[in-house]
Amino acid sequence: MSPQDPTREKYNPQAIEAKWQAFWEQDQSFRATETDPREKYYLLVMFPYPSGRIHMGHVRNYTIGDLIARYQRLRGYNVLHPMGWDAFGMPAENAAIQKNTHPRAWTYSNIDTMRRELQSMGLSYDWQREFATCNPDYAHWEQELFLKLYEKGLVYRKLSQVNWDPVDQTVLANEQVIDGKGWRSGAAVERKELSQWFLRITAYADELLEGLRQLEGGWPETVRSMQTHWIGKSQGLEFAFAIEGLEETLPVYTTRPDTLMGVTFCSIAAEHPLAKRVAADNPAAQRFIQACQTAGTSEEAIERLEKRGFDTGLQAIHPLSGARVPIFIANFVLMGYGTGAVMAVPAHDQRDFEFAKRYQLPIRVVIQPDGELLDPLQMGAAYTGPGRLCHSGIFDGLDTESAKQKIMAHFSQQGLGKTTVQYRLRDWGISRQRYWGNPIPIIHCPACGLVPVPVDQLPVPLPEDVTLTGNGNPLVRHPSWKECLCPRCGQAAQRETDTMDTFTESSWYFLRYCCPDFAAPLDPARVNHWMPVDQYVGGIEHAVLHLLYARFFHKALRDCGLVACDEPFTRLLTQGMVRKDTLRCPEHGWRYPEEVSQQGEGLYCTACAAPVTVGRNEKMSKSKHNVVDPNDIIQGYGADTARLFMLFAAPPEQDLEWNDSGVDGAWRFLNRLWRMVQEIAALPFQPPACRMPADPALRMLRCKTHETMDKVSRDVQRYQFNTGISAVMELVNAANEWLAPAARPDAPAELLAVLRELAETAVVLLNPYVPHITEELWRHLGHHQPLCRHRWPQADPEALQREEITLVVQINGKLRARLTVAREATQAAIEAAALAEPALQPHLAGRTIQKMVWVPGRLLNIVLR
RNA sequence: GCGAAAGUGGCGAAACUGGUAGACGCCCUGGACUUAGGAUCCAGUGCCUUCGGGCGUGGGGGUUCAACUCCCCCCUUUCGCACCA
Repeated sequence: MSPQDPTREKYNPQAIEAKWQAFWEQDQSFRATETDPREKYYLLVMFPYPSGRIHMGHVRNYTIGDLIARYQRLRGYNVLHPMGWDAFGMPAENAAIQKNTHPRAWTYSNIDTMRRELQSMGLSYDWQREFATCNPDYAHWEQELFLKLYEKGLVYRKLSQVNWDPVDQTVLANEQVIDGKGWRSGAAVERKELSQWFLRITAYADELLEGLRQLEGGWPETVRSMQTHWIGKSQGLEFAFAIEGLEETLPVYTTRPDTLMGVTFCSIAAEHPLAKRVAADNPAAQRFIQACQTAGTSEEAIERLEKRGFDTGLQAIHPLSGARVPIFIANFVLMGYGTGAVMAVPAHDQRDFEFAKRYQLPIRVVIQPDGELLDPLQMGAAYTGPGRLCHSGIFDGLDTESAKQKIMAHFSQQGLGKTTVQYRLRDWGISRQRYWGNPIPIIHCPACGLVPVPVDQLPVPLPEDVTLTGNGNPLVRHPSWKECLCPRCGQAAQRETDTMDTFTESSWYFLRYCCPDFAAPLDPARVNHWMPVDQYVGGIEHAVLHLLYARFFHKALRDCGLVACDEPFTRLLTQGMVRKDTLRCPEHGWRYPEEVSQQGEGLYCTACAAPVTVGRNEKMSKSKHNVVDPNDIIQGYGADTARLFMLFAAPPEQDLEWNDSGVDGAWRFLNRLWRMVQEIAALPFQPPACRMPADPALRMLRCKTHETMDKVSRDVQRYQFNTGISAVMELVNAANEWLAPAARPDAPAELLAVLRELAETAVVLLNPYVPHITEELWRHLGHHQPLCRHRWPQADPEALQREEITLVVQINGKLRARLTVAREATQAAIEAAALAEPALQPHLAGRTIQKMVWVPGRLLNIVLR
């Protein structure tokens, strides 16, 4: 190793990073324009909520996005890579109350901080397209879009049972209730009846489902399957039971019409109109219904919940047999699905089975599986599998599938019922009773009813002078804001005080990036230039929330003529979480690493000296005391080290385990790269090799250079960023032994040429990963054009040809020897060489060769008898 | 319960179409060079071994000349949904 040259610069990430960030900004290197003749590539990352500081999850998300954006730019695409802020939401209101400020001030101040933090990462955004969703003009155009959907009949208002979050004092959509708790507050959700605004996402249920098929290959299987289940399409029969002694009938929905003759009772939901009617003059029924409604909706509550029912005394009349069966109010029937009433077949439905057992109701087997005879008295559980029908009159002997078809056909022909499709998906409730959101632009007029605000009177602005108390909606309490005149009749009227769910803003922000300055919601020409998004990168937590809403909203806007494509996001990459070890003290709970001291093997709490246990690594969170502040890493090691570690430690879709010595490893590699390129740059100048050298060892080195181009290209293409880095590390390791010979005065020109080509290759290939250090080294190598405008290298096919290959000789599938042979060696020659190989002789002695399996370029397997 | 993904050294992970299991990095061990300041460089590093070799990709079977990879059964973990008729 040559001694350190004092004139040679040390790697100083802080200086380099500031310098190149300033250059890119001044050069407008990442500006994207529609007039650029190159093919477009739209790379989108999920915009952050401006909560205050960026966290490692953001760093990972945006590093991955930036790598792909920079790679595609080097490949010659006109890349749109925008960034903005998902800026409405409740934390701003809570913070405003606590800090006695205004949500707007708090939000914009956070945005300033976070923008600086993102800029310190060297992300290649087109910052001129930046916006926050709380900007008055974004809110304005969103209100206009809302009215367009209103005109299309995709918006409606209805009285409905809502999920009420008692902590956040607002309504939540079904998607926002997790385990019976508010997705944000974690408070147990209550049921409440309120007039609410809905977007008719169910009108697109089928298309949203169909579209998932189109996304096969581009979207992760998990996300597609989660959305499929969320939409929950099922096909079945809807028909009605007559009720003895009553005019009205009892409509039910079933996916198992084949079990129709096994019905022995009916069950209805507690909220069912018929239940209410029974309860009107029956206090016992009333008590039962109340008990049902107060039961929790949490997972454990449901699991523990016994099947319970209340006999209404009413009798339903079977449409085919005419048999009388009792009608129960049952605690497990959902009003929100199907008709809120079911036909009960205890022999073939587990819930009905449990219910029948409890209330000693008859069990009637009508499906017999092959090979065994079901006995209703012996059954321990319902039989839900396929089989042949019995006790079903004219349908006896049919298999389950054809019975379904026959029975549905029979019902249709006789006018008894119809084939219907049901979805689990509900319409999207967007009303929020909060201040820091976009007002719904509707006016309530006592004479005219609901009147949309005329487009020329938009926007409905949020009042700035509000008193936030955290209780109820400040817009309701504002002295004057809601008072207005009806645009239709001119009489005194009131504004809608609900604001829109913040998922509305994130449902079209990717369209607005295409034309952020347009004086209308969307400019179809520019939107259609960039859309669809070629690659979307974000967290899996939005699999059914944002990603379903946005797909719906996009399709609705398409039907308003504002965008042409059907699906907004062609490819989706969901990055894994960033995790870290947790430390726990029995006395003080979660501990930060600096609250723990090490003595020998043991870890002890600095507060109480109790032994601290190292828990398994979990998602970084403040509550678990296992967060690492990205700013500390960027200030200590530089953004390039942080980026390299994030990309190297795991493939993007997997969870990433934060590891301090792994960060050191990334730092060490960048230093090795720095020193190597410095040394090569200091050698007498030789243009980079473009021909094969005469020296065989140098031919191998040049081959390695070109193999690395190939490998990294393939790895980036298939989003295996970690192995791409490994490949460049190998190349740098391989170059090491040549640095000393190259520093000698008699070093051959072809060595200098090969090394220069190698250094340039390593630097270009790493540019999307670590953009600052590579720009700097590129300059050191004598280039005056910035690296971000260079072209991604392509391997020279001639250089890729290895002259000698090492192949493996196996005996009965076990590795016994390696042979190094010329690339063009024939099978016969290799077989002869293998049989002569000394290492093989003990294994071959005295045994006959049954056959030899020859895999060209790889191995020879000698199979002995 | 239903659906999806995953299980490989002390650790993070590689292995692309069935063809050298453990690339690359971390940790650790030895050595070189050293006063510089988060060092650097070289070598070793799956387990066992009588040094011939044997055993190894959650477990058990199978297909194949050859299995981390394909098939069957089972176990475990993570994520999502959850009385959806």
